[in-house]
Amino acid sequence: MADVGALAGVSAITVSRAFKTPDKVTPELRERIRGAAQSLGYIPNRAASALAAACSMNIVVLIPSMTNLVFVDLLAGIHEVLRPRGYQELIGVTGYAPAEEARLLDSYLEFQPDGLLITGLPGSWQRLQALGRPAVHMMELADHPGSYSVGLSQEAAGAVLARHLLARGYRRIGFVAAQLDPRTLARAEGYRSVLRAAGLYDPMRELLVPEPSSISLGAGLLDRILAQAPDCDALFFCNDDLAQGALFRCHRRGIAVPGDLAIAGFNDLPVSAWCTPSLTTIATPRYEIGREAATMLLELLDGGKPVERRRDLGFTLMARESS
Amino acid sequence: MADVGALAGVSAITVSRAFKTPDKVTPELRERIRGAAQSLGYIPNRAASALAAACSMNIVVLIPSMTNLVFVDLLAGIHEVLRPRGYQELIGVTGYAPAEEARLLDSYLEFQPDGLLITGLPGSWQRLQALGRPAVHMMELADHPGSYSVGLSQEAAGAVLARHLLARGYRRIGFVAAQLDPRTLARAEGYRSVLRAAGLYDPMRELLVPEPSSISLGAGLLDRILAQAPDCDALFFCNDDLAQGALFRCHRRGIAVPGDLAIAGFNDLPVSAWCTPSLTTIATPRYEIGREAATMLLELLDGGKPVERRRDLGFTLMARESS
DNA sequence: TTGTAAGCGTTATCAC
DNA sequence: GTGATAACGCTTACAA
Repeated sequence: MADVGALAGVSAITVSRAFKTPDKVTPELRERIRGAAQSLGYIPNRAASALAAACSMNIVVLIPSMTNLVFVDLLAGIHEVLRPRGYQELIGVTGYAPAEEARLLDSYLEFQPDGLLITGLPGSWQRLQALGRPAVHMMELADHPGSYSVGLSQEAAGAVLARHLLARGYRRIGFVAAQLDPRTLARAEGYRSVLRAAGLYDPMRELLVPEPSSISLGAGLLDRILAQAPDCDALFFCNDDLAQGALFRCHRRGIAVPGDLAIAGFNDLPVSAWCTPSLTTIATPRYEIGREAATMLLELLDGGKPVERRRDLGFTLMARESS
Repeated sequence: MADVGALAGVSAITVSRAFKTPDKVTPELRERIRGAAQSLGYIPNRAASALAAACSMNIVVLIPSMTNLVFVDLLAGIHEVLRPRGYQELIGVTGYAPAEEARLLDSYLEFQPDGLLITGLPGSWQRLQALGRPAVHMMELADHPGSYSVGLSQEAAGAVLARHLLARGYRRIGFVAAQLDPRTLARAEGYRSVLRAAGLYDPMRELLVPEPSSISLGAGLLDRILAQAPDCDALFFCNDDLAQGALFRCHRRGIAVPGDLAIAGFNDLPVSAWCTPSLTTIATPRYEIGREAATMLLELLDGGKPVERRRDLGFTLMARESS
C-alpha cells in the first residue's frame, strides 16, 4: 500500500481511503491511485484489513449437507445477497450431527465472523447468544425470544400433505423417514396430528430410520414399510430422495403408482416433476429463504432491528400424478 | 492471548507456542495454558495469525457450479483432505463463465490463499503462474508445462462410450450437449473421432446448445434432436441430467428405451442407476479427484515436488439397460 | 524451555 | 481532503 502511495505521490492511508471510502478522496487522485495499484499489481490484504478494522467481512454459514440440493439452493440465495456487499461466506457442513455443528462453530469462530447463518435451531443456542454476534436461523421458524429466523413451518407443511392424501381418498397412509433431523420430525408431527384428527393414525404405518437419506435407501425402505404394513394405500416420504427411490422400486416390483399405492415426497427436487408418474410433494422456497435470511443478517450488521424476527415464507403443495 | 498468558502465569508467546507447536512447551505448562484459555473463552484470531505468519491457511477452490453433484462430490473429497490439516476452503462458483472466473480469482486473492484448486484449465493461466502460489487443476489433465493436474481424459471417456454404443449394434448415434464447457467439448471430440473412424459420423446427428444443463432442458433437447435427425437409434448426452430428462420425455412420448432409441449419459449421478430403464453412463471418480488434488496441493505447500504432475484417475463405463 | 522486541499490512483517531 | 501515529493480535527472529 505504501508502494502504491509512493507511485501515486500520496501516503498509504490515502490509498486505503481511495479503496474503502472513495468519496473521501478527490476523484482525480482516486484515479491516479487506482492506476498505480493496477500497474503494481497491488492486491489488498484482507487479513490486515480485518485486524485493523475489527471487521472480517466473513459470514459463517452452517448447513447439514451439501449433497442435498435443498441446501445448495439455500447457499445460492445467500450468496446472491452477500457477495455484492463484499462479504465472504465460510461454509460449514455439519452432516446433521449436533456435535459436529458445535465443533465447526468453534473452529469457524477463529475467523472472527461478523455474522452467522445457521440451518435450524442448534443446540448451541446459549453459546451463540453469548457470542454477541448477529445470527439468523434458516429453514425453520424459531420460538426462542431474541432469535431471528427465516423459514417455514415444517409441521404445517407435513399436515398439508397429509390432508391432501386424505382428500384424494387414501385412508391407510404411512409415513417413512430417514435422517431424523428436527425438520423431519416436525413433518412427522404434522402428519400424525392430521391422521389422529381423522381417526386414521396407526403407528404400524410409520417407519423412521436414522441413516442418511438417499435414493437407494428409499428403495429399501419401500420394501420394509410394505413388509411391515402391507395394507398401506399411500406413503408420505419425508423427502424427495426417499420418495424417488420408492417410486423407482415400485416400477421394478410392478406396483402401480398411484393405482396400488400413492407416493408423496417433500422439497420438490428437479427430478420429481419429470419422473413417471410425476411426484406429489411440497415445494419449499429455500432460495428465497437464503436471500431473506442474508438480507435480515445484513440489516442486523448495519445496526438495524428487523421488524419481523420470524419470517414465514411458506410452502406450496405440488399435487401431481403419484397421488 | 496476553490475558490467557497472565492467567497461566506465562507470556503471550508461550500461549502461541502451546497452540501452534505444542512440543516446544512443557506438557504440564501446556495443560495449564489450555485450561486458562478454556476458562477465559479464548478464541484465536486467524487474521492476526495470517498477518504475522504470512500464511493464511486459506485454499481457494474454483468450481463451475454447485447445483451439479459432480462438483459437490469434488468439494467433499477436497474437504476430507484439507480440513484435518486446518486449511479453510474458500469456494468460488464461476457459473462456467471464464470472465467470472477471472473476477473471482482476483477477489479471492485478497485472502492471500496459500494455494489454489481449480476446475479445468482456466484462461487465466498466465496470471496463475505469475502468482507464484501452488495450484492444482482438477477434472481434466493439463498439458501445460509446469502445471499440476488430477483428473481424467474426457475425450477418452467420450470415445469409450461411443465405442460401447457401436458394440451394442447402434449405427446412427447422435450426440447432444449443453453448457459447452471444455470438458463437454472434449467428450464431443471423443465421440466424433470414434464415429468418424467407423465411417458413421453425421453432423446432422449432433446438437450443441449453450444453455445450462438441466433435466427439463434434456427433455426439450430430445424433441429437438429427433426433429432434426429422426433416424437416430442411439443418443449420447453429454451428462446425466440431460440424459435423464430425455429418458423421462421418452416415457411420455411412448418411445421405448432402448428398443426404439438407446440413451446414454455421463457422470453417473445417483438417479441414473435407479430410474427405469437404468441409464448407461460413464462413472467419474470426482470424489477421488478431489482427494488426490488436495493431497497433491498439500505436498506442494510442504515444499515437495509431486512425482506425477498429471494424475490420471480414469473412469468406468456403466453399461446399463438404456443401451 | 521460556521471554523480549519488532513487525506483519491495514485502518481509527486525531491533526493539519 | 490529506497525513502522522498508534494500534489490531499474533508470530518470527533472537536472546536468556
